[in-house]
Amino acid sequence: MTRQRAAVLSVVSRKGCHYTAEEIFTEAKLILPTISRATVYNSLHALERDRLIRRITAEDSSDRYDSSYIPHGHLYCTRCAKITDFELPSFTEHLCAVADGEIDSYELKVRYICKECKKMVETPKM
Amino acid sequence: MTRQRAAVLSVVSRKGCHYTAEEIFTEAKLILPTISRATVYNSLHALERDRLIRRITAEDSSDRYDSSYIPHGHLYCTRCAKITDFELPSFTEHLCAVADGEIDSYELKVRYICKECKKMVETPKM
DNA sequence: TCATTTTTTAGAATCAGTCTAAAAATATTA
DNA sequence: TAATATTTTTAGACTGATTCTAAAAAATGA
Repeated sequence: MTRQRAAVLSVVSRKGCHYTAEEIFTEAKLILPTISRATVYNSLHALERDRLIRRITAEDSSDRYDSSYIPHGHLYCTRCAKITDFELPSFTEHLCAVADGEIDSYELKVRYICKECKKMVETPKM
Repeated sequence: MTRQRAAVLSVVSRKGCHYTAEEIFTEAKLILPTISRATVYNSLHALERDRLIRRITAEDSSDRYDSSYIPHGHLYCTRCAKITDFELPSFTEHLCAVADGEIDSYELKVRYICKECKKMVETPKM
């Protein structure tokens, strides 16, 4: 665990955040001004390999990172792009039976329209 | 629904396949030799917008497409990269409560090592 | 038909992510 | 500690998936 990796981990670990690699790079530079983009990518891969963070994919272009590798769900608002974590009922056993193999981890992706966006879309006068 | 979109849809609809855009382009050219890459991307976006196909993201670089928009699970083997569909127990109601918003669709991504790969990895003599 | 709109095409452009090779840091061994 | 080996970092070039652009073609509709 180098200083660079620690910096990257500290950024990703911020509560409730799901940053892109570019955002992590920007934030990490505030901690270690000389850190390079390649090191951010290297660190993200190493941290993911070591199960300290998890890569997730939103519907847009770039990958994002989550501070927890523990299986959980993500709500993706299709209007404002906000990502929210939520706890999953544990169905590891059920999945093991379905998968007929060794489960590493899982994630439930839910596309939805969040409460705020739904409110905005509602047009009571029409 | 143009000829091009129909061709793209027919390729994506092949049973059990989870093609990349490039693979879809290759296959679509066998049906309509003059079809262009941009049209394949346009068509994929239009078909996804109209809920006829679903975009999924494996762990590797490029997006893939699934012939069904109906919520279901995907098993991603981390060794051989094979993707397998599986049915999900319906928890739409539970999700609606959790999400506090309007659910569009959902997908359960499971990272695992499939039976065949696990067999290969096992080294009984050690 | 004529005008309007949508779609397609080919190729250029973009952008996220990877690769490279040299420099720096770290670990190892004598 | 000095010498050596290994790992990591850095900057920038490179790659490859996807998007953009502008002109041509096709579809729509008055």
